[in-house]
Amino acid sequence: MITPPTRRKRATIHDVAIEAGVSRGTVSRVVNGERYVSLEAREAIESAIKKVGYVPNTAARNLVMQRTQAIGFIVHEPHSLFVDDPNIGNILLGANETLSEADYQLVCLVVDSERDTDRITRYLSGGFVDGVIMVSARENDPITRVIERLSLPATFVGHPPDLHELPFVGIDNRAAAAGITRELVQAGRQRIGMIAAALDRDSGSDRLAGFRDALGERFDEHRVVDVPLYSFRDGFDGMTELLEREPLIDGVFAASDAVAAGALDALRSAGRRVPQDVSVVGFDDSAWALRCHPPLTTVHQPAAAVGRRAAEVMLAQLRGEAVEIDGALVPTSIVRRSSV
Amino acid sequence: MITPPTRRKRATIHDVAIEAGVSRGTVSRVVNGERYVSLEAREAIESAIKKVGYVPNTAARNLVMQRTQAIGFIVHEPHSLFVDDPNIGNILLGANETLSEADYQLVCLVVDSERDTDRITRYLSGGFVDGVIMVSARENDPITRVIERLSLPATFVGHPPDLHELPFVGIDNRAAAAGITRELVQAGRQRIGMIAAALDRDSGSDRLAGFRDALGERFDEHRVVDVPLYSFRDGFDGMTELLEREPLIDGVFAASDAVAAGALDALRSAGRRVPQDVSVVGFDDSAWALRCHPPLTTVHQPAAAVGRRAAEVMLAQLRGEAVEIDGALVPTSIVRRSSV
DNA sequence: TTGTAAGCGTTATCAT
DNA sequence: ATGATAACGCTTACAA
Repeated sequence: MITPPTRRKRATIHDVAIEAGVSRGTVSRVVNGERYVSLEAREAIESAIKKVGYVPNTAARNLVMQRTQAIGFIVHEPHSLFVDDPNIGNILLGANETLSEADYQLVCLVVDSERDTDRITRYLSGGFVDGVIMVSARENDPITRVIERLSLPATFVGHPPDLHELPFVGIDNRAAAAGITRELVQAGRQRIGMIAAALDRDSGSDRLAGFRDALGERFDEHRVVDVPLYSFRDGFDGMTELLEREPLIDGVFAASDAVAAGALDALRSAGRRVPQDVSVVGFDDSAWALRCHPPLTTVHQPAAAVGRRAAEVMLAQLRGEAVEIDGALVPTSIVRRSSV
Repeated sequence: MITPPTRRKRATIHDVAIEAGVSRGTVSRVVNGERYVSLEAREAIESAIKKVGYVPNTAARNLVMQRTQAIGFIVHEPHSLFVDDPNIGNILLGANETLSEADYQLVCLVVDSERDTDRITRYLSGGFVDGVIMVSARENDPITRVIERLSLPATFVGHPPDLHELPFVGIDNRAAAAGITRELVQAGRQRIGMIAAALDRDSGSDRLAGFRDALGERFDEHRVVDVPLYSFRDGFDGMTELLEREPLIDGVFAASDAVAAGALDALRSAGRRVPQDVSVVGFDDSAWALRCHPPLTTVHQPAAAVGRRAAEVMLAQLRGEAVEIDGALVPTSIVRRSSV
């Protein structure tokens, strides 16, 4: 049992000034490392600071400076995805890296309920952050509206369709999907299907579009099943359905590695061998890809690089530079393993 | 290309007051929903607020109120773990849920480099948050010191050895480890080993202690290998070494599911069958557990509940209530699947 | 019920 | 080089 934390009153610049026998202005100058302070004063102040245990109050500083040196990183995802999707973590880490170098604090805000939306709105309005990086906004997202209303500097990862004038970064899902689909074609597969997922977001619909692009004439709507989430479970279910619709299927593009992993399980249950009977490819090159049997041929998505890029675009805006709305598509690559 | 975001000057209470023809005090009362405002004034103010697009400036409010309604959630982990470990995400979600109900904003801060440590220190000192929930502090963690120095209300998840008077929540790793080890014993395994991980943190060393407890006389130091991280890779390597040391091993307790998954792979490579030749158990009941072949018998760790509990302890402190230092061990359970 | 005014802890512009 | 002093936008006694 511990007693309620005694929150000792914090020392202010005023206290330091008195202790050191100078004015508050001089203390402020020392604290902010400005020139034009006598060695004498500086030393007196520094020891005073130590003595009274002074730490600057950022709320006050923010108030007068009108900035916070903090950037919000908003994750608007259903539970399962935040936990499952390694990309988000890597984007976060990448963004943090770049922001950190520029001496900005990244604060990650997760939106998980109706309540959260309201609170985040207040948080953003309240001037806690100088800008936001928004991951996986949905179409018609209330938070997007707030950002617009506040004209808060923002960078989106991915581009929901109703993102009019706001800059975004991301990968070219469509081209990458076409590329990975061609792996199936080049392997000589004849009846190629797709487990499409998350069609309500750009990444999902773009991947489907890319699949279609690659197949051209040979595209067959009957061979694509769509599932709500990029999840293992949905992959399993999707594959099961695909198998029902087209038992002779011999190639499948799963919209993500997690989906592919589920598909692999379903295929195994149905007695199909991979890659002998059917080839499967994924998307993301996440931890799933290596863990599967056989390991997946997939699209490598440089999540950390995307995060860094998002941070750079953010910083550019903060510096008042003009930025390309979509000048930041990060290139992907294909990694070939044994599932084709 | 978009032009630099024109940050239009934000309306203040003052503007609203003028627009509505009342004093700032009255506006403030309306904004904070206090009583004793005439209907007339209230209506005038509300429409004025709408008209000028007023949103309160939280920095100013914080300054005068000396609180922020925000709680920091500090993740101090090496890269790989943050991305790999589903527990952290679930703890975060659980904490957010409880905090959200109490109208607190959870802000997640990731510490990933030396620089970050300094910046977080400033951030915490700066009064951006009213308290912190600290996940996976290390022994002798500089951030722990800062928290102590500021006497900032805090709750730790897990308890690094040098956490003297600060409250923590968590699971009873030692008892749980003993329990899961007994599954191996009860299955009649004779040569039981352990892949211990992360011995520099309490969870790691407690799990080892529990293993030892369960085995008693039969504990054999030779059969435990220790690896640095709770990772798939380390699990693979650890199992490989264990096999070298003790080829006839027939039961292994892996310190986490990720480690167990790696171990399973190594076992497969070595031509051992699970569970016929060797039983393996994990810890966490994470997504790994189900994904393994065979699925893992493991300790179910209620991560979201831990997060909620941490948040409750935090809120209690904020209310000035006395809290038990370790009054919050969340119970675990064993989930039996087919790896034993 | 409403207005007035004194802070909250900084930074920044002046003189000096 | 340093000290006053005026903001910054808000809450909150206290008066009216």
